[in-house]
This record gives sequence, C-alpha cells and structure tokens, in this order.
Amino acid sequence: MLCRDLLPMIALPSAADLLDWYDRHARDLPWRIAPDDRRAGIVPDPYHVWLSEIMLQQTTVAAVRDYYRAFLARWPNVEALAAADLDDVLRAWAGLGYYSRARNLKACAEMVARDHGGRFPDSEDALRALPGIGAYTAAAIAAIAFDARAAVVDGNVERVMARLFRIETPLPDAKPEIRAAMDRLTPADRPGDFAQAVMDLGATLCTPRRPACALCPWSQACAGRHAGVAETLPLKAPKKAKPTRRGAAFVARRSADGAILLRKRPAKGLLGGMAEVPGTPWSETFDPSSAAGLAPFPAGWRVQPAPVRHIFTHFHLELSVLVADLAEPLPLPDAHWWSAPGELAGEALPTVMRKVVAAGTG
DNA sequence: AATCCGTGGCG
DNA sequence: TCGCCAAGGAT
Repeated sequence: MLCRDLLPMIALPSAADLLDWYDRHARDLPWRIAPDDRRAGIVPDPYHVWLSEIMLQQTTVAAVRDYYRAFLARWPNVEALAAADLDDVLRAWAGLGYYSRARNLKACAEMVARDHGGRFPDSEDALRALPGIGAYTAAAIAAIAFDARAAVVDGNVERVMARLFRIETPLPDAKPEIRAAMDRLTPADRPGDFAQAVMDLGATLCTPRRPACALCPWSQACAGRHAGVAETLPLKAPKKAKPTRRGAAFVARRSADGAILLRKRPAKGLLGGMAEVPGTPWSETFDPSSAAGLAPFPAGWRVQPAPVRHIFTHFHLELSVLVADLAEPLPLPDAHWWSAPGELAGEALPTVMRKVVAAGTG
C-alpha cells in the first residue's frame, strides 16, 4: 500500500455530509427558506434572493439585516422598486456602502420590470446580463431561487475549497481551480442549500482565523487540515499600502434652526449620487493650513480641533472640518439645499459625511 | 489585469 | 492601533 505509506487516508468530501450538517445547523436568516421548509417544497421569492444577495456583496450579515427588512417593507416587489425614486433608494441605502450597488439595484429592477415582465430570469447567463449581477450573484440566484446546479463561489467558498483540497496557489490565480472544485462538488439535488451550506460553513466554522475543525463535517476529508496548513489557506497576493488623502469640509449652519447646507455628489464614482457638505477635492498633496482660504463663501469659519478620519477601500482620508454659523440667509448655491436637524437622518449621507456633520455640530 | 468602489467588527 | 476581511461588480 504505497499510498498509505506516503499519505494519510483522506476521505472524499461529499455534498451529502455537508447537507446533513446544514439540515441541523443552518442559520436563521430573514431571506432564507429553512432547510425543512425548502425540502417540503417551499420556494424562495427570487426578488428576496436577489435583494439579499446584492446587499450581501462584501457586506456582513449583521450589517445587512435591518436594511433588508426596511427595503422589503418599503418596496415589497420588483415592480415597486422599479417605480421608486433613485434618490429615495440612495437615502435608504445610506450607510451600507458601495453605493453603486444601490444605483445598479434600481437599474436592475427597472430592467426586470420592463424587459422581463417583472420576473427574474432563471438562467445564469440571463441573470449575469443584469446590472449589478456578476458571476457570484448570478450563480447564487440561479441555485437558491431556481434550483439550478450552479457553482456558487464567494470568499467563503474560496477559503473552504482552498483548505479542503489544499490548494496552495495564491489568490487570485487560484480562482479557476477553486471554481472547478466547487463545480465538481455541487450536487444536482438541492444545489441552493448546498451553496448556502458551504457559505455557512465558511462563516461559522471554517473561519479565516482559528477554524473550528473539530466541529466540521468535512474535517476527515480536509487535505489542508491533514497537512496542518488549513489555517494558512488560502494564500493571497500581497496588498498595496493605502495612501492618505486630505481635504477640507465646510459645515455651514443656519442660525435660525441649525439646518446644515448640503449638496449632491456627481452621479458616478466615489460615493456617487450621495449627499455631502461643501468641501475641497481630496488629494495627497492637500495642505490643511490652506483650508480656510478655500471656503465656498466668506463666513466666520472656525477650524475644528480634530480632523475626521475615515478609511475607504483604497485610501485613508483626513478631513479638516470648518464650521460657520450663518445669521443672514444665504443665496442658495446651485444644487445645494438646507437640511434641518430633523431631516438630516433621512438624507443620503454616507458615513464619512455623518462623521463630518457630527464633528461640526457636536 | 489592475484598479476603483464603503463600512464595521474582529483579534 | 492596525491589518484583515465580509454572500463582488464594473471598467
């Protein structure tokens, strides 16, 4: 038995083992049909699956829950969302991040309503053609909502597959190999539950650090665990350092009622379509001592002692915050508006701008 | 192919 | 404090 001498015997991973675990341990999520109900024939609403999958892109379950419920309550079906005002959608999305998702969400709803009779297409290819739906989301919707045998690969699946099959090629080069592994494992029966099972496994047991291998239904089949390298996988290409950009933000407060002057950002790009206070561009060469001279209009601008710091995906931001109280009514600049204290919470303000307003009014 | 796009929680 | 990373997509 040459093989036995060279390698420990490793059981083959089976979809059945994982589905058995999922039947007992599936998390209760607002958008999920419980495994018992799913096997009893209850099918999820594709609109629910789609909405949750868009929100879950690069976003944790904890962050999504309340937004998901709020969206579903306000726009209960794709037709309602298609008819919604984009600014209302952006306001409802504020704080969740990656705002192009909200713009694509609206565009996708319109396309489904207009071109598909209000029903989501059931094939990966047709789903993939819709705005905001890429390879992962198309496969997830096809598998979960339409019972298609699609290989669903997200960050969790990459980690689980890399460990299970001891794939030591660094990401992203390992992606084709990982996809092939997931495709081979995905069963024709219950492909949606299987995909959710692998993702649950990655979220709860096969975690990035300190995986709970003792509790894992695939531990006997895991080549990474047998080799003692599970926790080190998947390998990843080194990341680039984030530069620091600086700028100034101007909180103009109307003395009469404390309203704050806001304006709308350009429709695309960073924080596209969202609201902000007036400010300078953000650059790596910005000189904070020049901030007062860059104010949008003359006023008694006071520099706040501490800048607002915020981390974006690819740069750090340091914003000098300047505040002025305006007794006289200002000729309102184009595309600007006053937002009273009671209205501020409902504005499409991204988190960084909520920090700025807090720094300028606290 | 590499870069751009948010935010919050975790150790 | 800091790096990591989460049910990625568009260009």
